Amino acid sequence: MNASTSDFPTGSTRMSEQMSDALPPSEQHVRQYAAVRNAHETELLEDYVELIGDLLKYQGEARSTDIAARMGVSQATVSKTVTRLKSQGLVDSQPYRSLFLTEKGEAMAEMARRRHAIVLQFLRALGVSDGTARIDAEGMEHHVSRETLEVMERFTRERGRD
Amino acid sequence: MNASTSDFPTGSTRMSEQMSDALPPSEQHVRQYAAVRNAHETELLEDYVELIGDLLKYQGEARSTDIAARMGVSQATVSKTVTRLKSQGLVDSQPYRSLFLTEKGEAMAEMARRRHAIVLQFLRALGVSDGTARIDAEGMEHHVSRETLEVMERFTRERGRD
DNA sequence: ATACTATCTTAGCCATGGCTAACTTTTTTC
DNA sequence: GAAAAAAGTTAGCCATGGCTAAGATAGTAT
Ligand SMILES: [Mn+2]
Ligand SMILES: [Mn+2]
Ligand SMILES: [Mn+2]
Ligand SMILES: [Mn+2]
Repeated sequence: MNASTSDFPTGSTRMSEQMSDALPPSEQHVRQYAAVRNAHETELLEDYVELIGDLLKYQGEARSTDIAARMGVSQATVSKTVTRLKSQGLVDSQPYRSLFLTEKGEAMAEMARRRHAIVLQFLRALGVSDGTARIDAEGMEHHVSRETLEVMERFTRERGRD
Repeated sequence: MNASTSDFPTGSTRMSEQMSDALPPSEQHVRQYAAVRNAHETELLEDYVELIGDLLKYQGEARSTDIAARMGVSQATVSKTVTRLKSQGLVDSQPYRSLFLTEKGEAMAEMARRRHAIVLQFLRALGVSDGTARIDAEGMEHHVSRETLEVMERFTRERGRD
C-alpha cells in the first residue's frame, strides 16, 4: 500500500548535483508548492472533460457508465463529479441522459487534449516505452507549464523518433 | 480562479499526432488513472519528509513553523499532517518539540530527494529556465516512473549543460 | 520570577473524491 | 406491453487536506 521507497535508480550522485539540493529561498519554495496545489484543484475536472470529449468524438456518446469503466471508479463517484462539472458550467446534461460539453468545457477539453498529447509524444520521443509513457503522461501533464510544453514540443519536432 | 483554458502553445497539429489521440484500450486507460490516484496518495507525505530531511540537513532542526512557512500553509495544517506522518511511522517527535525522521522516513526522504533532483536537472538540461524547472519538477516528480527516471538521468548525463 | 512572544496543538468547519447500498429511470428482451 | 437488466441517482459513510479560532506550552526578556 505504501509507496516503495527503494524503487528508483541508484546511479552515482555527481558533485555538480550536490549543490542543486540546497533549500531554495522560502518565497520560491512556497510558489512551488502553491503551484502543485493549484494544479491538483483542476486536475480531475480536466481529465473528465478530456475523456468526455474523446468519448463523444470516438463513440458518438458519453455515458456515465463508460466514464466509470474507463476511470476505474464507481458510477456513484462519476455522478457526483458530473454534478460538480455542471455546477462549474463545463458539462450539460439531462438526468439519466448522455453528457455534453459546454463551450467552456470544450475549451478545457481541447487544452487538456493538446497538452496531454504533447507530453505523451515527448516521452516517447525521449525513448520511454509506450505503456510507461501513457501512464506517466497522465499524471505529469497537469504539472507542465507553458514554457516546458514549448520546450517539449520543440524537442519532439527536432529529435523525435515519432 | 479557474485554470485558464487558453494558456498553452497553439502550434500546428501534425498528421502523425492525430493517431495517438484515439482512446486507449479500457484496461490501459484504467491503469493510467489508477496510477495517478496512487501517486496522489503519497505525494504530500513525500514532500513533507523530503522537506523535513532538508531542514534537518541545512538548518539542523525541523520545526513546524519552518515547514508551514516553506509550504505556504497554516501551522494547524502542518500539525495535522505531522500526526499522519507519525501514525505512518515516518516521523518521530515529542509534543512541542522538533521533528525527526524514522528509518522509514529517512528512506522515503532519500528516495524523494533523489527523484526530485533527477527531474529538476533533467528539465534544466532540456533548456527550461530555472524558476520554471523548479515549479514543474515539484509536481512532476511524483508522476515519473522508474523507467522514465532512468531515461531522464541518461539524457542529463549525455546532453546536459548542467 | 513574571510577563511577553513565539510556537504548537486541538476543535470544528468546509470541499474534494473515493466507497456501498438503496432507489429510480431507461432500455432491452421476450 | 410486462418483466428483467442496465444505467443513473441519491444518501450516507470515510479519509485527505485546507482553514480559523482558541488554548496550551516553551522560550525570551526584563
Ligand atoms: Mn491527466
Ligand atoms: Mn519534492
Ligand atoms: Mn513535490
Ligand atoms: Mn499530481
